[in-house]
Amino acid sequence: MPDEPGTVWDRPERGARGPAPVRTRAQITAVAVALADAEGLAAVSMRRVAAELGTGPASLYRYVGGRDDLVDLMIDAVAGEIDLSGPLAGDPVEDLAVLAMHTKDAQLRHPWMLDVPPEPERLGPCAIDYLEHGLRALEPAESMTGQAKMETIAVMNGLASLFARTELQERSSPTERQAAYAAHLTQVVAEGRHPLLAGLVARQVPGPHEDHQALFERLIRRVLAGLIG
Amino acid sequence: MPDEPGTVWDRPERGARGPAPVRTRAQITAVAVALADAEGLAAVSMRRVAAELGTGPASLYRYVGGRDDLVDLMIDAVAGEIDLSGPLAGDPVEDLAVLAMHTKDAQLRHPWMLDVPPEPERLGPCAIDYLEHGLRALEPAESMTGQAKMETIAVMNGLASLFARTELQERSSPTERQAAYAAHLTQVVAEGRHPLLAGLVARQVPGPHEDHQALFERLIRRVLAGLIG
DNA sequence: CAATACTGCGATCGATGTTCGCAGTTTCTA
DNA sequence: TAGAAACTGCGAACATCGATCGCAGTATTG
Repeated sequence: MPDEPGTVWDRPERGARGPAPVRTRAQITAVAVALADAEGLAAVSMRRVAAELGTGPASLYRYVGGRDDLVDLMIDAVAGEIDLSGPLAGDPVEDLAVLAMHTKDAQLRHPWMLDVPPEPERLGPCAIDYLEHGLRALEPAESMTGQAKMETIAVMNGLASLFARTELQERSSPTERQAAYAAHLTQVVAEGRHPLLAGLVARQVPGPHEDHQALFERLIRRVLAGLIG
Repeated sequence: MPDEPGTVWDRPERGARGPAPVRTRAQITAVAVALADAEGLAAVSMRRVAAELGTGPASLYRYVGGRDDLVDLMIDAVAGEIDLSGPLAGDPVEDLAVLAMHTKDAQLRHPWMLDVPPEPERLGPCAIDYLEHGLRALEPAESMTGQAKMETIAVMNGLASLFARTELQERSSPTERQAAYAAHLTQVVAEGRHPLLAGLVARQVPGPHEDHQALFERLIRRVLAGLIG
């Protein structure tokens, strides 16, 4: 693929002249997603993906403008996993809450999503459908401006990411780095300044925490109710 | 600096035996922050920072365990810029709203902060003070659990980042990539599916947008009010 | 049957984070 | 006071990354 065109989505999947490409974008995307699921986003290097496909790194550039494009494909693949077919109840808060939970679930399924730098506007086709769906859910809220609606959806997404992150972090055993920081925190707190923090650090371990699902549901409804109407 | 110890903050600034270090961590941090302010976080490479200090890359590793540690130092330097000296009003919503605005301002001053991968728990001394301050603001809310308080602060931070991002994005001219995606969006929307999105894209340009400050204030108060008490 | 436009890919470039090892310097110990 | 020990500065080098170039081979066009 040469240079000029803008996004991956503008580039044609194959040229009209030469031999048929051996691979598909969908194929490459699937491999990349699987790799990221298994070993994290950092493992998705051109070389690694190419090796997984049994070819050299340079070949991938026939399908994709670069690593960023590949990540865009991956993101939209995950966006496509989110089910938008369910009927809307007609209550913006309720409908957006459901959408938020689906979003969070997708991110739990693909933890590397949280490592994607959140530059906005990388909207592939599925992400566009997603956005439209969110706006449809917000249609009953006639008093809101378009900007307010977009911000509401953005906040909803941000909350989904936030909770996905804490849920994942708690689920997995901490990194060496995280452990070191935890140790450092307890040590600093032991010095006596930061009494409030001390109270929390002490009570950190016990209790299996409130059920995540329920907690997230309640919180997102509260926030959305505060933003809508 | 050898390997074993945990965080940067645990490592002593200098050893007790050899010659006095030529440079300071604070010095290095300042250079790195200035560089990131001017050219973005990606410009903060070991080589670049070293060059800015007039030395070789390897020298930096006497002061810092690696690039991650350097970023940790940078983050905490910014956290230290946030003014926590103002007296608390006693109203959690009000006090956290003020804190949120200070946080957002700091991120506007250092846009690269939004490019730092948001792994949690990288709390340097200033960040710890910040957290304690937030908890102090939440002290009147006696009905909240510790976990709920932490989540409230996390949400507050997330919103600050969210709005800082949109504000910065709007302020700066779009990247080539962003422009390409914007063009692609209008093109997709022109196909007719996505009527709601079409309505928004059409009205995108006009209007200098509502004053950011006011909008953010109102929104964060709403959200916080929904979460507290 | 050319001419054309494409595909696959080995070789390679420049940049990155990081490590090694050595020479020089300061402090501690006996 | 002498020597060992611990540290600092840093040139050289390694592994890995994204990306480009150019050539050989292949399908389509006219």
